This record gives sequence, C-alpha cells and structure tokens, in this order.
Amino acid sequence: MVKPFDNISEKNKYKLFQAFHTHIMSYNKGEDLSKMLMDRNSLGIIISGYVQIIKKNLNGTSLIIDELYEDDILSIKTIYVQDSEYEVLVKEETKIVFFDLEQIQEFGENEKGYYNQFIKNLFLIINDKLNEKNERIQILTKKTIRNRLLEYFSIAKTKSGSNNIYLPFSFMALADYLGVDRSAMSRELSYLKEEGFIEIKGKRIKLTF
Amino acid sequence: MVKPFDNISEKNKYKLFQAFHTHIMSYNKGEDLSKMLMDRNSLGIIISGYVQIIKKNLNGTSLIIDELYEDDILSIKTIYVQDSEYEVLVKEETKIVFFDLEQIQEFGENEKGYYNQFIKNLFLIINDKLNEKNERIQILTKKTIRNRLLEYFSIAKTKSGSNNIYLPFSFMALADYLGVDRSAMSRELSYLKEEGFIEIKGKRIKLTF
DNA sequence: GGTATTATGTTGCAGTTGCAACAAATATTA
DNA sequence: TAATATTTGTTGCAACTGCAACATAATACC
Repeated sequence: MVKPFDNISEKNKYKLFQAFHTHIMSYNKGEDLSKMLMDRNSLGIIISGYVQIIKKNLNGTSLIIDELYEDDILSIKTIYVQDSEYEVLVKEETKIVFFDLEQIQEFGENEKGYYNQFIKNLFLIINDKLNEKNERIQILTKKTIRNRLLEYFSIAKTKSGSNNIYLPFSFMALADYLGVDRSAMSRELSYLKEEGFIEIKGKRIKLTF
Repeated sequence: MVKPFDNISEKNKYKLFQAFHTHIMSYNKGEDLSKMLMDRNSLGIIISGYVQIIKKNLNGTSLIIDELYEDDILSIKTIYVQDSEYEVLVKEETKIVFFDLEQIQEFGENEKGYYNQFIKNLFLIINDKLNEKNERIQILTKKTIRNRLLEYFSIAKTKSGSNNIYLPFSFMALADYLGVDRSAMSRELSYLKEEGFIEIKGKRIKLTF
C-alpha cells in the first residue's frame, strides 16, 4: 500500500513541509479530534502516534472502525463519514502535520502554474467524489427505508439550506440510490405524507420537520 | 463545482496534454465503454460528447445512474462501482482524453521531483480510498444479508486470490460494515454453514463455492 | 391529439430482518 | 489461575421489506 512519503527522502520531506506552509500539531491521549477535523479544510498526515475512529451505536456500545498510525491520512471530510456518531480518539500522544492544498498553486515554477492548477482541480474533484460516496454510505447503513429517506432528506436539506428540496432524479432512481425496493419506498413515502413529515409535488418535496 | 481545466487557458490545456503524453480517443454512439475502462489505468476526461452510466437490474430493467458531458471525469475504477451490472453507454460521438498519472513524476523541474512524487502518492492513496468506498457501496446495495455476505466474500476472494479468507476484524465489526444486525448475520452465517457454502474457524473462513 | 411507453401509487403476502434476551465461548485482566 | 469483560451463537417474535400484480398518472412519440 502506498504511503504519502514513499520515495521521498527525509530532507525533501521537510522541504515539502515548508513549501506547503504546514502546521504540526500535537494531541494528547484521550482527546477527541472529530470536531477539530470537521472545521479544518486541510489534509492531515499522522507523523507519530495512534488514533482510533470509533462509531458510537445507539445502544451505548461502540465499535472501532479504523485504526490510524504514522503515515495514515486523516481528513474527516473525505475519508470518514461526516457524522456526530463518529469519534476520532487519540490513544497515544499523536503528532499530525496539516497540508493546506491551496498551497499547491504557489508551488513550482511560475511558468508551470497551469500544471499546479490542474493538480489542484483534480484534488478538489476527487474530494467531492469521496464526499458523495461517504454520504451514500451514511444513508445505506441506515436499517429501515424510513431512516434512509430521512437521512437522504436531511443531507439534501443541509446542502440546499432550505426545507424545500428538489429531487435531481426520478423516484425510481431514488429507490436505487437508497438501495431499496421502489414500491416499498413509495409505501413509506405515503406513510410519511400521512404523518405530516413531508409534502410531495412532483419532484418537489417539502420537509416539515 | 470545480472542473478539471478551471483557470487554465486553452493554450496551457494543450501543453498539459503534451506533458502528460495523453491519448485522445473517439467513440461512436452505441458503444459500451465499460470493458475498455476496466482495463485502462488512467484518468479519462471527456472533451466532447455525452455518455450515460447505466445500471442493469436483474429483472431486465435498467436505470440511468449518471450522465457525463464535457469536462466530466471518467474512470471506472475510481468513480463507479466496478461491476458487470454497469454499462457505460456512448449516446453521442464522444472524445475522451486519457491522462496517465504516472507522468506526474516526469513533470516539473528535476530538483522538485519530490514534490511530484508526493502528489502522485496522494493520488494513489485517494484512489484506493475511492475503491474501498465503491466496494462497500456495492455490498450495501445488496438487499439481503445473505447476498451482502456473499458479495463481501467474493470481493475478499478476488483480493486474496484464494478460497480461504481471513477476517480483518471481528464479526461484530463485519455486521457493522455490512450494515446489518449482528445476530441476524450470525443466523445467516449458520445457514450458510449448514448448506455447505462456508466453513468457519475463528476469523478464518473457507469458501466452498 | 391520440397512442405507446414509462413512471408512480397501492396492496396482499411471504420471507427476511431487527430486536431483545439469554447462553456459550473466547479474550482480557488482575 | 480465577474473575471479569467481551464476543459469538441461538431463538422467538413483531415489524419491515421485497416481490408481484395491477391501477393510475405522467411523459414521449408519432
């Protein structure tokens, strides 16, 4: 498996740190980094230490989703599902170096600025794709059709910043996206309408919760 | 939404094409690109045309998952689930430029080779993450616990190249990964054992199918 | 406008699953 | 090693969901 500094000498590694104006941060055992990571918009690489990604279940139990060590990448917005159910727990004192990928533009020769721009664009695009995947996983791990719908709705609500959301595809496609049977989803939507949670007009859905 | 050539002039865009030793390919209406894309290991960007990603369901129906136009990225290994259920259908004559990201290393000044190496490493890592996400989505969209298990097993089988697979985590964690109730999964595993599909010894599972 | 096609809504029913509660096995710790 | 905690296995049951079949609505096509 590839690691971030593969084939890069120690000396050049520190040149990279400088070029990207990185920040190195230390965290103590027991700290929860999830909130900090949600706010940052940069790529964190663990230099030393040990961190666990923990999912907290409803019934109070919790489960270790992933364990991160030196050279692992840490970026809550891209790699893990963005959710308060997740905790990023420092198990041993951990140092993390944060790269601001905006700095890519500043790097390299001026006459090749377009190259850096291209790389930066690609990172942004791939980052968006990762976010989309995480959102879908977030939805697909809900156990009932109702909960998948509600999760889908709240994500859409957050994105649009409004209680009125517009389906970007057909209800057939929505059922497929949610990984459920279309007719069963249709039934569940009827219940949600009856119970006053939503109003549907064509592809326009009004959330009343 | 960011596009690959944002903030890059036409002139520099073609310089990029040269620097990366890109290939431009044309495809005709009606062609299915899925097999071609599975084989390639490069990043394709649509220059012109129109392509649909279609999922073929068991009952013969099919569903448009995504529609791609100019400046959209096309790389079956990273962006879409790697599965024969998917078809990449050319709807109008389409030109695609393929970037071999290996060429990143060759680019830029020699004394900054470490920079290019770093960028390349990051791309590889993010690409792996995307693949992991796609695999999980592939599993989570199966509708029964049995089918999720079997999907998980066959992916593991393909990866290890063996019928003997070793669970990298607990059965609790597996249930969580598959998005199902642990006890219900345990029940389903018992049935699979009874029916002779698998043998389990600790975290070691032998597939007999 | 009329017709064919596709999408959406509805419902019965059987099969699957989540949940809860508990037993047994395994791992961890003192 | 004993004691404790955690994981795994089992089962009844109620709830949920997929499936099929069909009615209705919306859309596309000629």
